[in-house]
Amino acid sequence: MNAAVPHDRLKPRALYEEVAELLRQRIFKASKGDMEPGAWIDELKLAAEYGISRTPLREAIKVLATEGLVTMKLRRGAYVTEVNDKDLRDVFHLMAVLEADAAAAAATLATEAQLQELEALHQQLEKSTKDRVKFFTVNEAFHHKLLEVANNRWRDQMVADLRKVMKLNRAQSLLKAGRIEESLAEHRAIMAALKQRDPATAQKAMRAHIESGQEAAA
Amino acid sequence: MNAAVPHDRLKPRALYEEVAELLRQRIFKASKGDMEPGAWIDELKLAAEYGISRTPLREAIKVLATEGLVTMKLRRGAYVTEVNDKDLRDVFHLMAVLEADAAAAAATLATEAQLQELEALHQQLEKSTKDRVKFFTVNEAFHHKLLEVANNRWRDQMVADLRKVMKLNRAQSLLKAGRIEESLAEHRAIMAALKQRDPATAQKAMRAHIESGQEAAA
DNA sequence: TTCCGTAATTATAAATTCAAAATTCAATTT
DNA sequence: AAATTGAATTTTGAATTTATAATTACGGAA
Repeated sequence: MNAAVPHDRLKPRALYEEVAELLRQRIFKASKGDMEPGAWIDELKLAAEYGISRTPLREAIKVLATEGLVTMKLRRGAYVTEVNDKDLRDVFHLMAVLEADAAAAAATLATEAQLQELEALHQQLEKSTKDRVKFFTVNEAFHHKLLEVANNRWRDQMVADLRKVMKLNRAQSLLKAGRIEESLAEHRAIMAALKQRDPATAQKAMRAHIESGQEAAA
Repeated sequence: MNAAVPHDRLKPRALYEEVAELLRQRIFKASKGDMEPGAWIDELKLAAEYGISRTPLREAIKVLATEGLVTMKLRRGAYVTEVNDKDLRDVFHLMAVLEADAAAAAATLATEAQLQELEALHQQLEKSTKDRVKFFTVNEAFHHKLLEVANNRWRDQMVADLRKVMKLNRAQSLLKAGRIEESLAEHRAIMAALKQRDPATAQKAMRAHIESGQEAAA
């Protein structure tokens, strides 16, 4: 196990951030007996596995803790956060509220150039109905762009954190039968409201979009 | 340098959490040249000052970083986050959105007993117009109770984080001339909507309340 | 046999030590 | 005199070591 290879020669990020990212991914696709929700996080084992000391590992764990991905018990160590159904509904709800708010903001704030960028992404989406993976990627890009246009870094941070928690539960929607067509129709409504610079409608459309995604995931 | 007083003998919380709290308070009431926005955080100096090692201090700093109170630069250390006017507006906006959403939720979710608790707090508020400090305290209790009734721990966490950032800027409203009367009137509207179990109205009223507080702070 | 207490083991939390990187200051060269 | 390079100092980041707390297991007594 020569995982003690010094990773990258040129590392722009601090080690504890790299480790935090590794742990996130590991938590997201947790397999049986390893990092599944509720599981205890073995610091020694992980440190050995990654070939690092416990210090950056613990720093990474604390970051995940404030993100809500792991829960720390005093003198008992860290555990992967368990997300029950109510939690998931709550998180989805907040996501809907925040993204809807972002849509409303974008409707008023977007420059013509930005509107065209969004339109371009939307067109890509329209052409990606055959390729689920592509659709998923472009969809993410669209939502990301919308947040960027809405221009509120604090909201961005919150949405990012919520997304991380949602990923804990692998109930990814969008990969269901008729969901892509449905999602596309909702996106059309959002895009239309944006182009008409109608904040209230954009907000409602986005809220409906997210909530409909929630149902698909359930 | 014998400020190295051993803190408390019985400490229920981890040291890094205690330190995080100390740092927060210190950041909030930063005096000239010490922990003011943009200031660099001297790990060695602080560790010596608190009589602890750098390890728990750095862990505390990382917690504050994910809360948004400090910003970390790779190999440059940590700096107290600078909150400019736009940031403050953005944070206030999110606060309004989240608390308004909580009010809407509370309007439907509140049990009769909880409504009475809220009403009791509101009555206390009505009687505290003479005492600014008391008014402030009861006001906080009311908002806290409302969030509790709205019953979404993720939203609670977000609001708490936003509050921390807002405190970075000492533009505390509520301590202005006619603001107390105004605030009280807004609270009446919120309370009325809650009692009528009218989510939409409660939401609008709360949103107006927070935004009006923002104006007072500006 | 069961319950309580103590000791041993195991794991976390903190401190200390070590290494690497960045900044600053000075010296030399153009 | 100014600019660039290099060395020294300062500070962050990581590893290792030490201490403390909690849990479990074992033994004795009721």
